[in-house]
Amino acid sequence: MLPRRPTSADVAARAGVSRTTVSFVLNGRDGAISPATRQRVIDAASQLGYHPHAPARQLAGGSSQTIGLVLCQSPEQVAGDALLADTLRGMTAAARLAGFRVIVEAVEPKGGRYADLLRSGRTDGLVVSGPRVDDPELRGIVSDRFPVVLQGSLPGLDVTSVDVDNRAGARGAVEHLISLGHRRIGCITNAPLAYTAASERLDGYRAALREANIEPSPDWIVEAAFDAQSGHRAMARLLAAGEFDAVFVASDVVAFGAIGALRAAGRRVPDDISIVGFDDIPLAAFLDPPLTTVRLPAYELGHAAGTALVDRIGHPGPPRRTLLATELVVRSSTGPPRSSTIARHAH
Amino acid sequence: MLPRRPTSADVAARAGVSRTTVSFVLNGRDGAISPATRQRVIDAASQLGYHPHAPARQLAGGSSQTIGLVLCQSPEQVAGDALLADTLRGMTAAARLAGFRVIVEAVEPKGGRYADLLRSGRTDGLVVSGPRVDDPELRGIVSDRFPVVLQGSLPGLDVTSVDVDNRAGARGAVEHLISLGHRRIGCITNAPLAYTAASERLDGYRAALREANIEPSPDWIVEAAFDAQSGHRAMARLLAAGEFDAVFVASDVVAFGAIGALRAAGRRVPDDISIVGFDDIPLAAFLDPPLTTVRLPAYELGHAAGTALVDRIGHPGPPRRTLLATELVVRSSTGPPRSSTIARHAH
DNA sequence: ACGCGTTACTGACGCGGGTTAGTGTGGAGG
DNA sequence: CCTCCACACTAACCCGCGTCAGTAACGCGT
Repeated sequence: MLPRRPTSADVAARAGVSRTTVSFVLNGRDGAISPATRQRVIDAASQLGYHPHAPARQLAGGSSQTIGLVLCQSPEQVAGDALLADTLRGMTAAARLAGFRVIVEAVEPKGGRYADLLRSGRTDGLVVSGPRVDDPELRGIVSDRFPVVLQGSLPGLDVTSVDVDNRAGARGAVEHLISLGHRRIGCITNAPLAYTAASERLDGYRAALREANIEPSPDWIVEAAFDAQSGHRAMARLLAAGEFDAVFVASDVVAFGAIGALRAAGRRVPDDISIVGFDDIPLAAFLDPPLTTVRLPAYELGHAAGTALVDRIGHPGPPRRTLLATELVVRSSTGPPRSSTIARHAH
Repeated sequence: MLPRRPTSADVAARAGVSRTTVSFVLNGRDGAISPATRQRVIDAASQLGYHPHAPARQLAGGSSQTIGLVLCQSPEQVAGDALLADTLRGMTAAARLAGFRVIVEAVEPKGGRYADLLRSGRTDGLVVSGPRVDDPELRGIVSDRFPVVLQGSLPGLDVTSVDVDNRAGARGAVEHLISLGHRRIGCITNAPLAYTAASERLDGYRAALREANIEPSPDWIVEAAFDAQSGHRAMARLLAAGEFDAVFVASDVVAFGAIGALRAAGRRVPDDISIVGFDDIPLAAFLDPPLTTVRLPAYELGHAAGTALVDRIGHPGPPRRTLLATELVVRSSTGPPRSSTIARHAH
């Protein structure tokens, strides 16, 4: 049998001091400890391979040095979320800076329980990603003043949140299409409109058209849902609804499917129709044609959420809302409309 | 100020019993508790909104009910890992079945520290994903008998591991090419060969060729590294090395880049050259052409790793090695070689 | 009336470490 | 020589909960 893990008492015995002294040395309260003693303690600890017992420390000290990431996403969403890995990386990096770890909890969008993470003291705070408006748990923990950061946004709930500026991003994408000369511009959403990100992006699309005095008919807008399959179907419906110069697809993954549908219908991108995506997933640049899209700073998003949460745990304060900027990445899936191409050739 | 969180003593007082009784009721040791008392305790707990303090429970009981997932991956790898989300989902699901949570720790491949998660008692076990052969931490925690499950495999280390059968999967993919009539079959690896998954897949490729009495020249094999960009470069090198009927690309993401290079060189897939990928990422079916690939059961992999670890925490035993089967998914990026097509036309 | 289980509960200790209120010692100042 | 204080350290309590070893009350057989 292995010797049981060493405790601070073992270190104390070995160094010939009290447990209190060990605690002082190892936690930097060295003010009153002589250098010689301090060194003895440090040596003893390292010889024994001493690691403080996190739960005991938490019990005594109160903080778990852990934050939770709650993913309120259905399986299809998670699988399709090409940026989750990056967001997670950003969040763990931010957490580590403050000495925190990250617990990940994937819950079903409805009825998933996660508040226990907080109430049981396993985590000091939570980043909640993509909750529904009617999330029952969220209101409870917010009104109990637990530190929570929303990744995404939820109208009508006054919580600290971090999100990307979906509206401005979408608007920029559509303005790009308009500036190329397109007028009949369709829109395929990234998700049902109950998801705020989806409705915000749609909003940006509408704003850009309005500004250009273009009135979109209702059948210019089709809802898709997360995966390429749904994008394929959505584009098929759009094609059935009429002719388009361009389509703004509010998700690269969905755009993959949409472009597949165009290919199947014999339309060429961008010669016959221009496509702008959203997210800039790693493969967007390698699609045929390379996809013009709106870059969503996934790592930064995770990092910002983690930082905001850790910050909030340290010094509670009023809710703050952070919006990260997106960036339009122009590749080859957008170009001038066919008519203007012809005009240019005729010229 | 909010009232502080209720403790089991508060519940005991409210129910008019001792703390011990509360503990017995709430932990199912009801054998000696009368139904009336038991109900009083349960009511009191729910009225107070009592949640046991996890760290205190762990300190008393010994188990953290938490497992760790350690990702030994560089940023590019993580970003490119389209299946990570699914694997993570599988692992958290497996953990939840046993009442465990999951802490995720992303560490740099070299020098990243994660053993502290175990030594500090924050987790009861670790799933280590993709460590290097020379990982310094791993040997330590293994020889200290901590419960560890390797996701992937590491020759020469006797640890419980869960992996996909890379060799058989690659072999099946190449056999598929051979059965179509291809002979000159190149290979682009998914990663440097220091990664066992990469060398195993290469092994499978070699085995299939050997069985068909094909001797690959060294310049049929080119190393890539995780992302599409590297696949693009690798394919360019392959094209410079000679003509090929087909190429086995040991990663779908890399294959995306490789196909891009073929397109740039004016070769058509599968008419001029067939391509088989590996992983079956969600977008593989939506590539142009839809990619024939080897399905890697990501969710199941995570689930198996989680289950194996939890199992091992419960009842330690000798290391076990689990290999999950892959499945060849034939789509449209593979077809008969040009010569045979011509032959068929001539016929 | 007494012993002897059961039944239904409780007292007290321990998990490992943070922390507060001390304790003893030596040296400087008066 | 005594006082006083900074110095270097320690005893003891606390965090919240699990759990073992009781204990009191009660019923039953003789």
